[in-house]
Amino acid sequence: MNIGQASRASGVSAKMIRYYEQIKLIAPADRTGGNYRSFSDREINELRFIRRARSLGFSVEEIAHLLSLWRDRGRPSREVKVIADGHVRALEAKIAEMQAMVDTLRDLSRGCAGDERPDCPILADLSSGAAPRREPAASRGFQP
Amino acid sequence: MNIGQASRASGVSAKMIRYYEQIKLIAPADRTGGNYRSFSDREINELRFIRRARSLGFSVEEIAHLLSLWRDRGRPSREVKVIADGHVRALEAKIAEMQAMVDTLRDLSRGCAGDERPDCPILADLSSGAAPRREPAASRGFQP
DNA sequence: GTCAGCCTTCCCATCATGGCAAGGTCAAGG
DNA sequence: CCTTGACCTTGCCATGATGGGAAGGCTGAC
Repeated sequence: MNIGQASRASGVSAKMIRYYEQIKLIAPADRTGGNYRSFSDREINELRFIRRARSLGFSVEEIAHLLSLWRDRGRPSREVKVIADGHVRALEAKIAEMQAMVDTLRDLSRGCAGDERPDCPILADLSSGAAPRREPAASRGFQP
Repeated sequence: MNIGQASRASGVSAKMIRYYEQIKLIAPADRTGGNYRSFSDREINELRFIRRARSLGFSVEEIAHLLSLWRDRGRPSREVKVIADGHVRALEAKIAEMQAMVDTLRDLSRGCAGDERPDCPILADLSSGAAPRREPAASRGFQP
């Protein structure tokens, strides 16, 4: 299977397959005489694993760890669970942060007439210098 | 006020102030004889506005729009509301996406003994090629 | 043999942010 | 007047995962 077929079979873009190889998340694929990458079923399965893990929000770094556990027949399931639970906590923290933004914004928007007049509690809040406190690092800025 | 004082007064790092100037989110600051940037109270207020908007998750692009509305005394509040509501919808979409991940992961983790034995529904799910369907672009991958 | 459709590598961009380095400026104190 | 330390300047690099595109090589079908 060349990279295009592997991409279709795994749902991972060819671009990302090359990237995963480059960052050593997967082993360098075999090459054909024409220098084309060649993928076995085993590698397709790894790509599918990666794809599924990415769709659950795991970082590439976490996936590297998960892959190594997956390959280790003697792994303790504890280690897998630790990674998953840690990720769940991280997700929940982000969710809470975003939910707080939503709550604030809905509040402000509720008070905004949304017509031709210029008065607007949203702009009022932004210009009020609200919450100029030193916030815990995790709540500064935003990664969409 | 030089950039350090402006940073402390606004809560925006000096680095980011320079960046915002570079990408033209704010006008180039005046310079002193020694080529130091010099900020007026008006500019400090803009920086505070930006900081607050960032803390609510608005992108720099959205903030550029919000700033222009803020400066426009004749703005229709409708335009502000459109931006805020659009952002709320985007946040809610991300939240829903992440919540789905959390739900799946909690489910899988619940079934994982988390002990020395290798059996693990989390790995089983990942290797199952679960959900290899062509998903709507928004749900592929993840931006933490 | 030709041509379309693959593949290869390499470079660039995203978005907001931090870090580091080399060098210029300024103010206080000796 | 000179030193010193704290500040400022610009510039480059890195992040994380992904897409886009260019220039050129390979393959398979006609």
